[in-house]
Amino acid sequence: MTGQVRTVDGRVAGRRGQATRQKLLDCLGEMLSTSPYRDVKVIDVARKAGTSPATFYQYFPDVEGAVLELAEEMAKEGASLTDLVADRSWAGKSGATAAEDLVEGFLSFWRKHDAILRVVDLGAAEGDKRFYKIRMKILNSVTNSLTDAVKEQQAKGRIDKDLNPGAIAGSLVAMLAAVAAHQKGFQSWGVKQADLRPSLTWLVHLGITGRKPPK
Amino acid sequence: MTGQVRTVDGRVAGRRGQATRQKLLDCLGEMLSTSPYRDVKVIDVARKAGTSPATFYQYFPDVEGAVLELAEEMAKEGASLTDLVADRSWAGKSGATAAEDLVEGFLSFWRKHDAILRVVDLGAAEGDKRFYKIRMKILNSVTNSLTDAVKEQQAKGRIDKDLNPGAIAGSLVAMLAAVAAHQKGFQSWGVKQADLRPSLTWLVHLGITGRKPPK
DNA sequence: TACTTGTCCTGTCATGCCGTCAGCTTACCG
DNA sequence: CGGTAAGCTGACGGCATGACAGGACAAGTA
Repeated sequence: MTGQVRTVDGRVAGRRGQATRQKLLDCLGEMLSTSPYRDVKVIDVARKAGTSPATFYQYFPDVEGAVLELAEEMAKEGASLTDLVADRSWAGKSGATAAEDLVEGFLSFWRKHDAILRVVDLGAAEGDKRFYKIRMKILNSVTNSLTDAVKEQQAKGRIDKDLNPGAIAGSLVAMLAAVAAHQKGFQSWGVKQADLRPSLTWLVHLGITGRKPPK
Repeated sequence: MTGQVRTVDGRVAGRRGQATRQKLLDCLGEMLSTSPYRDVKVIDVARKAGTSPATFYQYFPDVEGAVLELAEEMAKEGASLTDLVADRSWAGKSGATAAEDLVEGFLSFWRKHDAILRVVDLGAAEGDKRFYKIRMKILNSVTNSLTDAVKEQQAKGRIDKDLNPGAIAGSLVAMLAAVAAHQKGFQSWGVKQADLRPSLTWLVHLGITGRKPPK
């Protein structure tokens, strides 16, 4: 699918080339988590990687292009989020642990990749389809699984059939993403990390099953 | 409180000055909604306002500073969001309309100010306290009211007392904000605007009261 | 070892934006 | 009408951008 890694001018990158390319990506990732997105400059990334700006432009059209690459890498790892929800039972006690695992997995994934996810979120909100696609790629599997779960509950009559399962699942996932993005913010609000998880778990369980989780 | 509007070098701005200042802000707001945040340049804003970059720097330290100003304006208007939740009953039918009004008000506010709110969200997520403060200012009143509502329901035994009311309220507000920010995105997911509102309403009501809204 | 080939990196340059200053114009006031 | 402060801009050094040509390097070949 991806085939070979290519430079901007069309040459195939060899071993050495891929190494510097990766180094540039790593440094970019580091920069993103230490300075505001708007202030990340090509020259800084290049300096940090011990190379020159010209080299950067050999592998990426611009900063945005490189971020997309980073995001793509992350999206691959994000596929593992599927495991958090696929083939899970939402009945009784196992439903409670399903909600717990989902919340925990989500929060830690976001914590790990917060810098890039911020930028992806911004790009998506600004209407950039490429960023939106990546955001989808990460959230889709989770959302789809949750959508199925909601449908099941609707079949059992626990959730109003007029409600759109995709809308509910999507909203819950958006909530998880948003809370994860502002984890630090909640702290300055006087809400501790430890308080956040059970509340989210409760809300997710409630939203999917229409019922409070068993104690 | 604000006293007079001042230029960067300390002079008080007169009528004419305030006019150009405002014009710059308006043009900035327009730019933000048409181009990516990263690409908004001082020179473009100035050109659009029919003035020179130097003039821009007379009133604002940089683009970020001007955005903060815009956000501050918006935050004032956002205070009206309080009315959506203050002194509302969450019992029975009136609870259902309370949830409805909250969702509707939130979505339309976000739709109106989406460009600036995107940037505020980014700044807050990046850890900038000034942006975080503004985000708080907008969301705080709503969150606090919701927190009180949750506490009431806890007193009635409908919600587990171990759960932190602030965490629940904050998560719900974060959900509203996130969904609002990605309203367009949901469409390309196959979820229509019309489906979104009832689902959000349902989730909010469920989260606040622990019960499904009456039909 | 010398030569060849293709990959990889950088020095350099034109361009354009940033952020600042001195200095000019405009408005207000006694 | 002259003084004073507000308001604006041209111009400038500095830096990031993005393009190119050419040098450095590794690997294969004779």
